[in-house]
Amino acid sequence: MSKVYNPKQIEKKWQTAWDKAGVYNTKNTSKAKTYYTLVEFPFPSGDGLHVGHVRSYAAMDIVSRKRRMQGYNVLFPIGWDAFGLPTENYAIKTGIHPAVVTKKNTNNFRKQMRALGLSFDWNREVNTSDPSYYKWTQWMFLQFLKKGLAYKAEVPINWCPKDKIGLANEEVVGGACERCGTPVEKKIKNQWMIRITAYADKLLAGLEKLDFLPEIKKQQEHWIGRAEGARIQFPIFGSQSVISVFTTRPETIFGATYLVLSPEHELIDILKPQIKNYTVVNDYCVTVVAKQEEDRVGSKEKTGVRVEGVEAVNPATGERIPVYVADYVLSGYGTGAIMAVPAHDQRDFEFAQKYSLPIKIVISRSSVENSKDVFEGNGRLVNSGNFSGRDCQEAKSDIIKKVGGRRAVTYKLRDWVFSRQRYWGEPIPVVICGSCGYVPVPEKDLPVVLPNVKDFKPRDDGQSPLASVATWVNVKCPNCKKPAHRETDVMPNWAGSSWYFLRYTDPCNTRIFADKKLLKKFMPVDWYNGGMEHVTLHLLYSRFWNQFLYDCGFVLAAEPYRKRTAHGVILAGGGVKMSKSKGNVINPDQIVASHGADTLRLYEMFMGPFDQAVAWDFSSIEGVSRFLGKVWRIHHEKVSATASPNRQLTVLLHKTIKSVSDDIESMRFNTAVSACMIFVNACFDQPVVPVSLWKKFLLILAPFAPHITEELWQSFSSEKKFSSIHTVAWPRYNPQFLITDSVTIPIQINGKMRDQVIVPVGSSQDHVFAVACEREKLQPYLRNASVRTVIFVPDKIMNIVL
RNA sequence: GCCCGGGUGGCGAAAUUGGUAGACGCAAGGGACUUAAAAUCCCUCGACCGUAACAGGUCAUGCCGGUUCGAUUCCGGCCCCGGGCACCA
Repeated sequence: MSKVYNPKQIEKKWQTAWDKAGVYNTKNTSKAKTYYTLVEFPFPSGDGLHVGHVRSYAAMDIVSRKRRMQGYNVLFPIGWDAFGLPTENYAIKTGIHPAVVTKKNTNNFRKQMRALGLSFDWNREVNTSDPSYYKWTQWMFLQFLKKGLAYKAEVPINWCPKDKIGLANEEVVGGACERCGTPVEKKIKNQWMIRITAYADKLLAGLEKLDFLPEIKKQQEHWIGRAEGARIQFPIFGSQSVISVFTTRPETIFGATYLVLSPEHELIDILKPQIKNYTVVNDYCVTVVAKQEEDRVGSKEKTGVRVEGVEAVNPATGERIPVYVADYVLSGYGTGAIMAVPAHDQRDFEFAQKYSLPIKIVISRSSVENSKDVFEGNGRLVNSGNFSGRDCQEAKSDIIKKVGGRRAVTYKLRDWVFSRQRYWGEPIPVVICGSCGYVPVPEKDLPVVLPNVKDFKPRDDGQSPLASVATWVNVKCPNCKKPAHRETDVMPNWAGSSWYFLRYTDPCNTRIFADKKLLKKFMPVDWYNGGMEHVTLHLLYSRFWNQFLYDCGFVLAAEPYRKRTAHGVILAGGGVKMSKSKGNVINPDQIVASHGADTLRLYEMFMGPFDQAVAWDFSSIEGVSRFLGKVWRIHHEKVSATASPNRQLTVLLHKTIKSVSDDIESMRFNTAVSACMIFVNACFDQPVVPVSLWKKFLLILAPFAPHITEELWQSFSSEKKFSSIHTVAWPRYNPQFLITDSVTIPIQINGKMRDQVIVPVGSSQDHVFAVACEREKLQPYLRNASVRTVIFVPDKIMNIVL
């Protein structure tokens, strides 16, 4: 055995040995308690694995390894979120088929992950672009269709003119395409939609019981955006039509001095004959609607025009009030129309000032504030007819009743645009028939396999390249057998990732997406870690998808994830984002080659708090590398079977076992590593280290540094049959060793630490005080002074107040 | 603008229900070993005052104030950085 730690000589060897022995394989039939640890499966990009992946994967690998050692039957799977635009764009550029690129990239990712010693069960690998997988994604789409949750609608979509693709709201960042940065345009398209809004309440309510980080819950709540208020109808004077508004402040209706319609509002066309300045209004609407998304966000100055010839009646006051169209009212939220209460809403106030509209105060301020501010708070009603004098919150219900409104709830969450006019995705399994309309592909005919094409470029008419594959497109209607054609839209890449955690439980099943027995055994996921960037999209979609399958009776748990945590991003040196264009991306392969996988893993755990952003620092890697070198040396130079037990070291070991055990559970990996370092430093100072202590230490280090600990562990074994350290029981600490018989108590004088005394554990205040009074160091303070009080916390601290 | 995080030595950071601020690691400086270097080992390492050297003292956890015997920790107000949402009625 080498005297010097050389990871290259050991890491490959043990990776192969673990594989051969199936150390990390999950057992479907085991009677042991199960534990399901999940990491977000990667999109297999050509760039390979990123050090950011390693942070999350290594952390959950540590948790998984600890659970295995604790006796659990652990499911820790991995796969590939393989559909998606980057691969398709690469295909367009190079002409290489996305499936070929995907194959190459997944091979690379797999190799990289194995080199890191991640304990995935490779028998359960899934790939969303594999027909045997997406068969079930398509099947689930048909279930949505069956339940009326998938539907087709003419919707204004966010259109990226460069990628020639419709984007979901979630894929638009600051008015630009999330992928290429091109400003998006609005385009009306016939799209498949999924009615996620039907689950808004369930998604919100379900959060309560889940062990998600508070900030994750907050973000989801915010995204769902539930708002309680009322719908109130304002009759149009001299017309049958009404304008329905949604408001969260119905109690301010006496102050509603005008109404505003969004530029897309349907009433503008309906009321056309009545509108005196229709051309002006219409022109305004057309310009605003055509304007790009980016112009509609931000605190831009509000614009609008009055709809002349149309007046609404305020149902509370009976007064006639003007109607405007304005760009500050959104068509997609509430009813697309508002009652404007300029005295008590900042936006309405700004608009009213600009267009000289009346501002009527209906809530009196409780305190004297700057009168220039719009008062958006609560208080006593004024100028509100019979309601004047009452508390606005208390009167709310009565006011809604009086004006004939009804309580209503509105969400910010929108339905999910599920169509993509692209190639590299799951074909939507629908046939369009001239006589039968949209006909689902019969389940027995699934999967609808993505045909092989040569030209991946989206067509200029905005259709998917699939539309050009005549032999694939033209089919008989499954219903009436007349000539028909296939839907050529494909699904967004959020589809396959919305249920992958279910497939892992039973990845090879051809009868159903997963057997119920296995779902029952493994689901829900016990601990899911991933990036904060997926908290509103993937995490919400997959919760919805699972809840839907639950309502259909296909899965047994409504919520897919019991616990969700998130890791901080890894930045390049200097705290800037890693990006290819800046050339500051760190490839894990290079660290594995120079320092070994164990060092890389340990470094990423040690570099800072797990949930916070941290900057890469090459020189700090040396620290953990040296630490492992010390472990190696102690093992070979100091560990001895004949060394007598050392009380001090034993106590420290048990302390270390406790802190490492606890720290893993709360993801304080950085302090776990530092606890290991403290123990190793202590061993290093000893002439000999008893083997019994050392073995226990190797066990707690094993999840962090699986290769070196395996190598050292095997040196104790004389058996021929390989028995991995990673299958040995997790050591327990003995609380007896954590109790010491004496304790150091800091003595403070007036709150400042002046001295320390060593006393037996449990010493009384009197005893500690007596000892303190003897101390020479304290004499200058205690002499010529009278003690006012003594604060004493047993075994902790004494503060003498003079 | 709103909602989350965060701000501690030269740097990454510890401090688990208010109780010794800076564990652990990096960098730096000094020394040992070496023909030399690397590697390794030992020592020093918040700032300032002080001392021949010890000792000792003062100030320090973004800023201002409060509660407390005692505050990095709790409360109020502000500044800065990161993330999310953004005219959501």
